Amino acid sequence: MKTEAASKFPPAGAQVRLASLAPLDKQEIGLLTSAAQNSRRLRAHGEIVAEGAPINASQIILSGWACRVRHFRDGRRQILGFLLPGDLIFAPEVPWSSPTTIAAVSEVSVCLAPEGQAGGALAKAYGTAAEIERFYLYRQVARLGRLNAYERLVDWFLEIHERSDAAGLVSSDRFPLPITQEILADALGLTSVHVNRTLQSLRREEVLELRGGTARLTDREALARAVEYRSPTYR
Amino acid sequence: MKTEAASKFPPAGAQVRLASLAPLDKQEIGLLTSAAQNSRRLRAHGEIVAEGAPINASQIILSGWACRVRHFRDGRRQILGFLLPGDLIFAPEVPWSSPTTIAAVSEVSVCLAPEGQAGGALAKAYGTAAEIERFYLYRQVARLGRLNAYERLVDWFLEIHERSDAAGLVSSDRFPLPITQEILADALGLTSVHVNRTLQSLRREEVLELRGGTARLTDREALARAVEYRSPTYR
DNA sequence: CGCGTTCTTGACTGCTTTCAAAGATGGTGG
DNA sequence: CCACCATCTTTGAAAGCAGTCAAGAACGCG
Repeated sequence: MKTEAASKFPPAGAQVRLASLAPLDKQEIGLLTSAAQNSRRLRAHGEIVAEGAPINASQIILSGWACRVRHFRDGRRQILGFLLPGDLIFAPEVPWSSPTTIAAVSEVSVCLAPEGQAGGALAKAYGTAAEIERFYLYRQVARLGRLNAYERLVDWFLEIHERSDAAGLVSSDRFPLPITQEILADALGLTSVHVNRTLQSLRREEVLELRGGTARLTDREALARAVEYRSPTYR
Repeated sequence: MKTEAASKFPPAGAQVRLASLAPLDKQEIGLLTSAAQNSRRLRAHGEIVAEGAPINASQIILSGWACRVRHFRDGRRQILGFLLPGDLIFAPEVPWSSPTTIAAVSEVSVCLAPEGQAGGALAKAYGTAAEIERFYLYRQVARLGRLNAYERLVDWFLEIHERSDAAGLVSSDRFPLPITQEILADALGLTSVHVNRTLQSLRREEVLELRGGTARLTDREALARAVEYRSPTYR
């Protein structure tokens, strides 16, 4: 409910990301900026959308990381995907309830997504964002189904680098990683113990630098080749 | 390119499924029927959409099974999801190319999806189908990430029963299963050997009947409880 | 009836999990 | 400034689920 979010906007975050998807005009940027004035802040672990709750309006992640997650009775849980600044929680076109819980992973601020008028750049940015989200969801399936622990980590880091970059969060090749190894494990279908061991081997091989919540990939080219990483096609 | 598909329509298949999603009127059913007149037939393994190819128009699976699949250079492949009769291949709202290959699993016939006019039941059926597809995609992630082989099979069979039922393909509790164990393995992130062994234990426990490409689940209630199976919420 | 594909089976390997406990780390209050 | 606590990371040993390799049986089709 505060204005703080707006001041955090440029040069990193949601606006950078959305502007990268379509050439927004001044008015559209104004809409985004004023929507951000009225943001909601959640602490880590806070619930943004409950499973089964109706979603009447689209929302934008302004800062922080959120995730879609499914919980099992026995305590297992699977993170279906992460939401980074500039990502949207889309309201469905037909009345529908959220198929999953959406929760804050780090401290998060969100706001309502201003309506883009049909044919406008904002609407185009939203549409493109939706396609990209689907692309990453397919990637997540392939990751879990066919890659081993080592490859999953590499593939995931490449994706996160790419997405952080789109949000202007990468600086001198480093990007923030506001999650614990346990959360990463829940996203990659592994145990935190095994994530820990695999991260260590990545560091030992000097493929990854990781300290104090900041990450850096040493040689993305080589890694991308190793796991056949593909970027979503923009066109 | 033939009319045969139309004759295969009622009472099973695409039309049944779409009509289950919204109360289609006579005219809309007419549109579907005539669209089906002009269908394309593919043999098993035929490519319906190539990865990276533009998708200019939506298509409907009329009969048979298709799948979204990603191939790796080393021969591994992951099936991201199956497309059953009545499922759609959606053209994106913004110009975009297909993020994955879509291939026929069994012999398949597809046709162009007639445009539903905004606000009409057909458009609503499409929108609902899109939401349901997303729901199943999330399910697939959770399945691969957090269920063991036994649970994956059970969860998958429950989904396929549900979807076959929506297409009117279930009769006296039995439904067709036009795929090999190897394809199932590629969908569930397992090896065909392990799928085979797990199927055997399902049969041994009399949870599943499976012969001649037809399946039957003995006690869906109990199975659904065991894997916390949830249906997409229709509302 | 013959051949290619699919299904089964066995033995062995190994990646990942499980269980437990010992270090770090960071924030908080005295 | 430091003790203290909760959270997170790291390590070790042992067990288990799923993969690999190889070969034989069964099935379906022409």
